[in-house]
Amino acid sequence: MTDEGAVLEALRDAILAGEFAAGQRLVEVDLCERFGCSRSAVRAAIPVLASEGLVDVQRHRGARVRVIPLSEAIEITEVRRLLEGLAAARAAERVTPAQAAGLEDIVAEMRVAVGAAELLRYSDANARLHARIRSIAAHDTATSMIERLRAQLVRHQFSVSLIPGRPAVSLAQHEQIVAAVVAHDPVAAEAAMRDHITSVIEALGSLAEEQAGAGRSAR
Amino acid sequence: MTDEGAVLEALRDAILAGEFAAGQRLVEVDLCERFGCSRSAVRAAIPVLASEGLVDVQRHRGARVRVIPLSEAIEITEVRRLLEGLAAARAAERVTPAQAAGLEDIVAEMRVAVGAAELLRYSDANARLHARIRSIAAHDTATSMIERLRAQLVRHQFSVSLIPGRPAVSLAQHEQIVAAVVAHDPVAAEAAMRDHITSVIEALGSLAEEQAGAGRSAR
DNA sequence: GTTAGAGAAATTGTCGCCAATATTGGCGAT
DNA sequence: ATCGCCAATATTGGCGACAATTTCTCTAAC
Repeated sequence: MTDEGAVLEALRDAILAGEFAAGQRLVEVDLCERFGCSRSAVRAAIPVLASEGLVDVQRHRGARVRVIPLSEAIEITEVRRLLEGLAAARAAERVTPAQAAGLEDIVAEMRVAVGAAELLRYSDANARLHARIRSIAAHDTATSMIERLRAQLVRHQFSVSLIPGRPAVSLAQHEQIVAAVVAHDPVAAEAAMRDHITSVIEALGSLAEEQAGAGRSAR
Repeated sequence: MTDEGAVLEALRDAILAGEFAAGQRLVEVDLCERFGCSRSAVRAAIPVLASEGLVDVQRHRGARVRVIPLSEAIEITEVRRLLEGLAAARAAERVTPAQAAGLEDIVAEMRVAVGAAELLRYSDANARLHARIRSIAAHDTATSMIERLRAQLVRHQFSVSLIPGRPAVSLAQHEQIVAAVVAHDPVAAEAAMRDHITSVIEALGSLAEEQAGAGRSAR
């Protein structure tokens, strides 16, 4: 790992995997040791992660992993609703029979995961389904923005999927999305995707209330 | 200009101002001379501009200013249509009387500019109007993405505004947008903004055809 | 005349050094 | 005992030098 690109990816993956505490300070020499590279590499990587919104840098104070407040997570998801809606519509226009079968396979796997209460597997299938839809849509601009936004809220996404009863609701929504895409109905696909992400926003909102309540009771 | 942030901004501004030819190679030492700084600064700035989509870097080959094909400009504008629609809707919900007056002032200036056929002034007022709407919407996530997208196609925007008759059409659309925002009608504001940007997309499409035709006749 | 190859030049990638700044710990005064 | 100030330390910012790679150029062979 002597080249810059590899360090960038490794550091990004580490942040996304939650290997740093929220708001933890990223000391350059520590990262050098961790990734077995010299400071140049991490110093090249950090500004990029900053421009991706993953870390926060202050002059002469170094970088910290950026902690995204729930209010911002909601904003991000509002934007994501539009972009993923666009992707769903375009996917419905362009989907081939083989791709349609692939989507239905993933939905089938989601059903199994929900039935067996395998949260991790469901969450993985969920990510794969959305990624597949993006790939079918073949809208590079929307795709790259969606991926950037998703990266910013990996932590929040996880806590949403922990809400009791959430996977069942989410499963039904995904079934609708895929049905519309497979039926080549862009309008319905966009609407279904927006409904889905709207419910994610509502879930985030309920987390916000809960959090505020906990804050009050803790005082 | 010895610090990194200043170099980043200067280089970005230079690219946005069109001071480099399309696809021109950005040699590090040249930029050092130009900005009176050492290589460290430009080497820190370039990866950031790359992640903003303004330059293209290849390992051991340096950076070039990225030239955005019309097809991608259309994709970008499709995304921008969604995001600016969101901004318009939120602006309609939040606008204060003072802000409304400010919007109408800008529209009045646009009318004058169109009447006097002052293209540059119109284009400037146009940018200010959109910026003002974003600021009223107060949606940081959408705003930063819109600004990033707009930066990527400054060149194309210019060529759209050069289409004969375009300013008059555009003016009417902006009047509708502002009317809806001032009337606190988010649905109408979003629709008006989308109509406006849809017509920009169509204008880009006609440029694409023209370009294809020119390409054929040149052969 | 064209093309393949070797060498030279130019450019980028990496590293270690020193300076500038922020943070921490200790000391003394109130 | 607490607060404010000052030195000590840790960390980042910037610079130059050297190594690795690409690109250009000139030569020679076909």
